[in-house]
Amino acid sequence: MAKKKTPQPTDAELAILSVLWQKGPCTVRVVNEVLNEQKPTGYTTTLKFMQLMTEKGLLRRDDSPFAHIYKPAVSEERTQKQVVSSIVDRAFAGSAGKLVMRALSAKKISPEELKQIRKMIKEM
Amino acid sequence: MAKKKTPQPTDAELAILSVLWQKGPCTVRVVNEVLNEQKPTGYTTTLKFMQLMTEKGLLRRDDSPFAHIYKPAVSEERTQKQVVSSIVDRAFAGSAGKLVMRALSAKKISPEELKQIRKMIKEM
DNA sequence: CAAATATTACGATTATATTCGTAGGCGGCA
DNA sequence: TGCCGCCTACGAATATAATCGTAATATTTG
Repeated sequence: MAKKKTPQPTDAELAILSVLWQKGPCTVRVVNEVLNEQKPTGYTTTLKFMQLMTEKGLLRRDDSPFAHIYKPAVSEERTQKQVVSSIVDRAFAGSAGKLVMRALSAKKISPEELKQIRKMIKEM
Repeated sequence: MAKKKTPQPTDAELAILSVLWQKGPCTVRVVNEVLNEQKPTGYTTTLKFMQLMTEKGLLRRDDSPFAHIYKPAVSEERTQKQVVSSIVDRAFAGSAGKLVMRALSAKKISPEELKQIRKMIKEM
């Protein structure tokens, strides 16, 4: 019996996971409201995604009295690593170092984070 | 007259661009052969993509005697920055620092690259 | 030149991702 | 109790990405 591994989330799915990682377990309504801050999305659209994601094993559902509560079934860390890996392979010829350097030059990074990063490197 | 900006390449398109960035201008045949090292892909599939990409402005085509020669119309740097940006927004809540740290812990990075990275940070 | 081979153009198909409408269920409340 | 608002289930429409077959065109070679 093979352990079915959870698939790589799509963009829309990642958006939903982000909300749940950020805010903890939520109802569809809440997730939808957050998504709407970025991009108008119909309530049933969000609902549908969350149902599919539950089937795929990306979310867990708590069947509570009034409205279902959903929470991530995959960790932020694991998922982000997956995402990074796939991007490194697809766009950076397998070199994570190249990606890091691109990221450093593409976006502003706070001094605090820079400090953390430097520390991480020192420890390697 | 608006300058149409080139769209974000899809995964398959990125694979093709990577080959061209790596090897310089190539024929469809050559690109297809390289792609096949990773994943079986029909010749006409690759051809079709490269035609579409030319229309979209991602590739430039040199109409040479025997077989057309294609080359990237977008730079590796610009495209990688685009990719990084979009991933940071979609999966890292806008924080490039988080992405960098994930990348550092997700994949092995050569000592040389680490050195370069450290240097980059020092200069910021 | 003519047959064999390679290359291109194009349309169609399949797969996957995204979006939404509508129907039905359930609790609260006038 | 019966209507109202909120929720879920489900099917279907639309959009986008990826794949390939076939026919037309060009090139090489015997």
